[in-house]
Formats: sequence, structure tokens, C-alpha cells
Amino acid sequence: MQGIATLKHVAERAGVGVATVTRVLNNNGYVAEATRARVLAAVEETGYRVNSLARNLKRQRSDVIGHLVRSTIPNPFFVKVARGVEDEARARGFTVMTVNVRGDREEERLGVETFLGWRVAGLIFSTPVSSRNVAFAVARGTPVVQVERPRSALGHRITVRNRPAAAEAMEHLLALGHRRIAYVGGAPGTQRNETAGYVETERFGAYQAAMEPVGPLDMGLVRFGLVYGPDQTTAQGLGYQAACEWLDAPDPPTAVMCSSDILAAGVLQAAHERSLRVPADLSVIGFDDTLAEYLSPLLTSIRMPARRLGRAAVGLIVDQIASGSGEGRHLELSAEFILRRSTAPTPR
Amino acid sequence: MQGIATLKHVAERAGVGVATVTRVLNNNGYVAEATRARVLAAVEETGYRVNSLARNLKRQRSDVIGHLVRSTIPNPFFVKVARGVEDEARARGFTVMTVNVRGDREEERLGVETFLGWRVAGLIFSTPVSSRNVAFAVARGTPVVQVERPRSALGHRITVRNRPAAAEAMEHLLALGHRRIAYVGGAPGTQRNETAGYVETERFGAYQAAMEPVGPLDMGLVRFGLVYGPDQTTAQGLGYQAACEWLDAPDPPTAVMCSSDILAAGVLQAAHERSLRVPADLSVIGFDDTLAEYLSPLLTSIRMPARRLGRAAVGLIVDQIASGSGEGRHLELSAEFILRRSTAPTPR
DNA sequence: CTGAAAGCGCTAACAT
DNA sequence: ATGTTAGCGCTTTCAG
Repeated sequence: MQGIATLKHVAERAGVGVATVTRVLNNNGYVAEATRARVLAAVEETGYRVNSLARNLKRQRSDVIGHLVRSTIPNPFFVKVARGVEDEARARGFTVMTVNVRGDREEERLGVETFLGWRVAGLIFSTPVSSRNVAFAVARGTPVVQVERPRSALGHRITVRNRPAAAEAMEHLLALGHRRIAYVGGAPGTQRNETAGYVETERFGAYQAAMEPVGPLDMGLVRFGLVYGPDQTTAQGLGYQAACEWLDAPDPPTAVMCSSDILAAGVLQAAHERSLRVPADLSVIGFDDTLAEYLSPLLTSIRMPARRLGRAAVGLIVDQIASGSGEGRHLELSAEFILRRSTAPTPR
Repeated sequence: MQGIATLKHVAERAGVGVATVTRVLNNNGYVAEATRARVLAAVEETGYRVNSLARNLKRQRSDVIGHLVRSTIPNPFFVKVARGVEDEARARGFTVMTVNVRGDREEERLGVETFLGWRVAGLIFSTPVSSRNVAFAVARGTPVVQVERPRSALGHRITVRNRPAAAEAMEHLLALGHRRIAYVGGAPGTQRNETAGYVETERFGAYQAAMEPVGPLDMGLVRFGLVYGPDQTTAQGLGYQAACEWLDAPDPPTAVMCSSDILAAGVLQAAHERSLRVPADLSVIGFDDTLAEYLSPLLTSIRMPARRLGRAAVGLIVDQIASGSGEGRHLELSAEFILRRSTAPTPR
């Protein structure tokens, strides 16, 4: 095979010019049937494969979409988003390059640099770490989409309407007779962080609103902490620790609302250690629906439209390329309450 | 910014030739200190970023490593491998493109084609789906590494020594007094599949060997099935179903050895449904150590060196590039028995 | 120490 | 309907 076949080799072999070969390869322009067949045969014989480097260089655009994923471990949420991104990208003829930035702004910056170097068609931040990096990419004219926890008003954004599903979960608990309902999760967004913190704000907000009629909030039953540790399982620690404290205290909650499945897994462990039965003795609800199907009992949770998030992100990138406009659109998808087996009426 | 800065722009700005600019950028060749400073300043001012397309085209090699991942959902094992690949690649100055092939040979073939088009420096199959695809890549002269379940003797391979750790797990169970130990897992390798099936062969082999002294194997206590469903949670179904049957039968096992954590999660669910306490009433051991920390109780499992697998794969790619030889080396890493809380002495 | 120029493989005018 | 050719942005001789 002496080196890899190029267009020229194919052209020589088929006895035509290189232009003709590109024409049949990209099928544009007129090519006689006979010629086309001859070219195709030559391609076959030489084992020719287009050199994407050359093609993209020439075309002045690449068919690669860069995907910056915040973290893949321990939370599989982003893995699902990545699936959606890949699905849609492939369907639209794009290739995805994924970089896991591990919640680190510096790694994220590096990732952006790399992608910009590849002259990617667009950049998806599956939850940006730093708004600066988003701004940087936007400033260089690259189509950008921020998924789930936008850090900046720049570029397109896709978020999830957490509130209704969370409210549904709370109503469910209330209808079951629970009044002492605890909450573990990330701290709701502060002023500074409004955009990125909306997820926690919405989740906790739903809890707060639902508890309103019950009486003044018992802040002893609320525990905030890190949701995405820097790739550690710290989140699990948080759920576990909170539950241990509550369960060992005099007047324990009868239900716990968690802002992630990982947190809920920790609560389940604490309960298990104390020989408490879930849901008979304690009801638990998770969020994200990532671990839910693996836990015992099957965890009632709130499903994030992870895959659709990914698909939509690619759609938005493609739209931006087509329209050429950087007009920052904002898409909103819905979460879904999934009733399983981890809730039951209040033990009397 | 009127378009993206190129070398030429930088050169003009710095009042030097393009060659000088590359020299400072890649720092090879002599450049006067003063000139270097001027160039660097120009780079800064123009916001220049190298065009990787052009650079790689020219250099006739790309600094991208293609990673074909068999599946990311539901088993997070490959996600961890991917982490290792990324870590090591970055450390060595490579970029990783990842494609999730979902256990589909056709998707895998497509992935290989794409990567070949990008003239990747090497290809990592984190468990190849089809030996044909591996062979194809090797035939085209690309450095190849197969991770964990090689399908072909071509290229480099990295596998895991499952046997010792699995034997340790079995000894542990035996020492605890268990005699009726069940096994769920993938079917051990058949003649045709020897290479890829070694994992299951080793795992089951350890079980078989350990049970030898106990007496003739009760095949009622052995259940084979699909371990990696085509991205469904079928694996969980298998563990759950097997456990249900065993637990509802007259003489249930006192311990279950599972060839994956997902399978173990299913067993835990079946036990939980029947109000059986793990480990008091039933001991359970998983494999892979993926879900172990999230389950209740904390699951005793066997940890695969996932990250190291990924790192080693990149190392082997780099070696191949350096040596230019396609001599198929074979690396073997060890698994590790992790004792947690899901085993206890046989209930009398 | 630095600049000019060739050319990587491909696409897209522009000819014919 | 097909061939010729000029670059895309970069690296790398080869001169100076």
C-alpha cells in the first residue's frame, strides 16, 4: 500500500483528474456514469479515505463539535448528555470531540483552546465551569451552547425546568402524610451566581414552597453542601452524613428529599445501617434518575432529560452555523417525576 | 478581529517572516531574544492560536488519539477507562477523540473510518466489538491497542488478571463458612471466542475452582446471561431474576458471587424485596467496583484497574509510535479484592 | 539568526 | 462533463 492513498493516486488509477474524483466523492457537479463507476472502483482498489485534516483546512470549517463535559465521575448525568450529543451529531454528519474538564476552570480553558485550534464548528459546554471560558469562545466567533447550568448570558443556553417535577414530588410526599420532610442538596444560587445556581434554587424552592403551608421551616432539617465534588464521591458523603445526624436525633424526619440520586444513595445507606426500612420507616426521593434503578428499593426520582439536552445542544449549534447569528437563544426542557418504590405513607 | 489570526498576520505584526514565528512557537531553531519577544507580543496582540488542521496536515501526523469505547451506559467501567486515557494523553501532549460505539460493530466500523480520516496517531479499542475492525485499523498501519477484552491477536493488548482477586473473594466466602454459593455472570468464553471471553472464563473459573473441594457443582446455583446488554439495563434484570429464583426456591444459597456490580445490585434488590438482610441473611460480592460505594450495604467487590488500563493504553500507543514497530505486546494488570460490608458468616 | 518558497491533501473556482 | 490551478495555514528545507 506504500503510504496512504490520496486523491491523486485515485485519480491516476481511474485515469481522471483530481477534481473529478472530489466530484464523485462529494457528489456535486456533473460526472458521467461511466466515469463515476471507474472512480468508485479506484477508490475501492486503493482503499482511499478522505483526509479530514486537508478537507477541513480547505473548507475553512471543521465538522467537529467540541463537547466540554464538566465531569463524568461520579455523576453519570453528563455521560447521558454526551450520548445525546453524539447521537444527534452523528445524525447530522458531525463528529464529536469530548473533553472531560473535571470541574476545573484551567482544564476547561485548555479544552477550549484545543477545540479552537481544531477550528471546531461549535462548542458545547455541558455545564461550564467558568464564564470566562464561555466568553472567550463566544468572542472568537464560535457557536456556543451552554447546557443545564449556564454561567453566562452569552451564546445559546438550554436549561431544565426543575420546579414543576420537584413540586410534584413534594406533593406526593405531603399526600402520603409526611410533614417532617428533610432536604439535602446544593446551596441555592446566590446573587452572584444566579444563572448557574438556578438548578439548586428551583429544587430547594419547590421544597420550600411545598412546606410553606405546613408551618415555619425547620432549618435543622435542611442541609446544604457540595453536590459535584471535584470528582470525589463527596456528594455521597453529604447525603450519608446528613441522614446519620437526622436519624440519630430525637425527632427524625419521616421523609428525605435529595437533590441528587447520589445523595439519596447515601441516605439509603444511613437508613440501612440503622436497620430502618425504606420506605416503611423512611421515604426517600432522589433527583437526576441516574442511580435510581440500581438502588434498593428502586428509588423514586426526578428524571432529567439528559439525552434530549444533548440532542438539543447539537441542534442549536447547527442552527447557529446555519443562521450565522450569535443571537443567544434560551431553550427550556422539562424534568419528569418518576414514581418507584422508595416512598410510602408516614409511619404512625 | 476580522477573521482569525494566522501565522502571516502575526509575522506581519512582528515584522518578521512566518518561519521565524513558527520557530518561536515550536521553539526549535535559533531565534534572537529580541525577535522572540516581539513575536510573542504579536501573538498576544492578535490572539493567535495555531490551526491544528494545518499543522497536522503539514506534519503528516496528528496528535489525536482515537478512543473507541464499547459503551458508557449502564456500566461506568469504560467511563473510568476513558478518564485514564484522557489523563495520560494530556500528559503526553495528545488530544483524545472519543466515540461511543454502543456495542455495535457497524458503529465501531464507522468510528474507525472517521478516526482514520483524521489520521489519528493511534487507536484504542476499549473492548473491541469486532475483530474485523481491529484488523482493518492494523492493516492500515495505525498503532492499535485493545483494552480488556481483545478480539484479535493483532496490535497491542492489555488485559486484567481477574483470577487471583476472584479466588480471594471466594476464599473469603468459604472462610466465612459459606458452602451454598451461587454465581451469576456472563457465559465463560467458548472456543470461538477465547480472547474476548477470558474475563468471564477467569471469573467463573475462580468460582469453579474454589467450589471444587466443596463437592460437585450445583448447576442450579449457576446462572449465565448477557453482561453488557446493548446499552439497556438488562444486566440488572439478570441479577435480579436469578436472585428471585434462588431466594424463592427451597434451599437458597447463603452467598452470591456476581460478575459485575450491576448484577450484584439486582441481587440486593431481590433480597430487599424479600426483607432479607444483607449480609446477615445473604452475602453478596460484586465485580468491577463501579456501583459498590453507592449500594446498601457497601458492596464488597473486585476493583478493576480501569484508570490504569486507560493510561497504559496510551503508553502503548506512544511506544508504538516511537518504535515504529507493530509488534503486538501484551500487558497484564491486576484486579484487587475490596472488602466492604456485604459479606458475613453463614447464617446458621 | 532569518526569510523565501515548496508542498501536505483537498476543494472550488475557472477553463475548456 | 472534465481538467487545471490556486490556495487553506502551517512546517521545513534551503539560501542567505
